[in-house]
Amino acid sequence: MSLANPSKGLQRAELARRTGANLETVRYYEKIGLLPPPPRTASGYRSYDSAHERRLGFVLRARELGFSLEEIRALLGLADEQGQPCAEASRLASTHLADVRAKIADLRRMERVLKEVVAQCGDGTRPGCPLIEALFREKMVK
Amino acid sequence: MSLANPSKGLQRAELARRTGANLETVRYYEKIGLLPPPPRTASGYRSYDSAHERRLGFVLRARELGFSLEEIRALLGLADEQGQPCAEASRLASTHLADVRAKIADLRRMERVLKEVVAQCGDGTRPGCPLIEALFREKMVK
DNA sequence: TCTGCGGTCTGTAGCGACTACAGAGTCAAG
DNA sequence: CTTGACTCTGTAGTCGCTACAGACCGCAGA
Repeated sequence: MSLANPSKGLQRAELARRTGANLETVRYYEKIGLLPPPPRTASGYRSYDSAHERRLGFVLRARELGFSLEEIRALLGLADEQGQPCAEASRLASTHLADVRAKIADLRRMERVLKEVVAQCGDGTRPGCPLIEALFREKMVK
Repeated sequence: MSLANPSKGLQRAELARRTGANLETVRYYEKIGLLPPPPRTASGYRSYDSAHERRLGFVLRARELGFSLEEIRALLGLADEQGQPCAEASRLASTHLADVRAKIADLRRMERVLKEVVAQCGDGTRPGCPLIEALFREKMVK
């Protein structure tokens, strides 16, 4: 088992372990161009350094905020630029924030209706199942 | 254009139009067994009746509540049963409600962090971009 | 030195829930 | 009889992974 070797670069599993990424995800991100292809050992093993670790960390943290991989690609592009990328980054984040809020609103509508039907099923005083009958009958949301 | 013909059954496009489903989705739901295969005309066209319309409506309304197709399949199974499916339906809905609430909680965490970084980018008093630097630096959520 | 076990490599298929297309057939109006 | 809109089938593409299969590689123990 070759563990952390600071002078010789990290193997894929070690990079995954350090960042918390799934092993296969590392390769996937390279394939779609989110991570640069690392140098290889003589026998073809990938050899990562701390710059890769930093970049992969960036991707994973952006993902935690719900950014799509295309948005993350754009953010990485901004991070690589000189100049003042803040306006564009802020625009990206604002758009994404609006998406997140829209999703929350959708889910809240679902939550409200589900809570109602569960409550109606709970009391069990009706003949049929209120949930099933409501699904046959009504538009549920909005 | 063959429109609504109550005696002869609905074509696929008319069923889609009435229920609001996408044309291809109708065929997809049949393929995966959510809708029963309708009878065909001599030339092979699907011919739907009001029972199909009712069932497709059920599926679409359940989908609006965020149920997965497997959950919807289970709900349809319960709807087809005799007996008292309400306990099981209520269990399904409660589980799904918990999922929805968990998603809302995730999204709210994202919303909170995004709001913060957008605000920091907005004032523009820092040298680098606060969003990009935060993504390189910190665990964003939780 | 041999053997075995774990790592790594590649390409590919599968997930869920559609959506879109190509290429062929059908039907009705003008 | 032609034209255009509909339908049919099967298949591929979407997103973001995840999980194989089958082949190498590298190191420790016997």
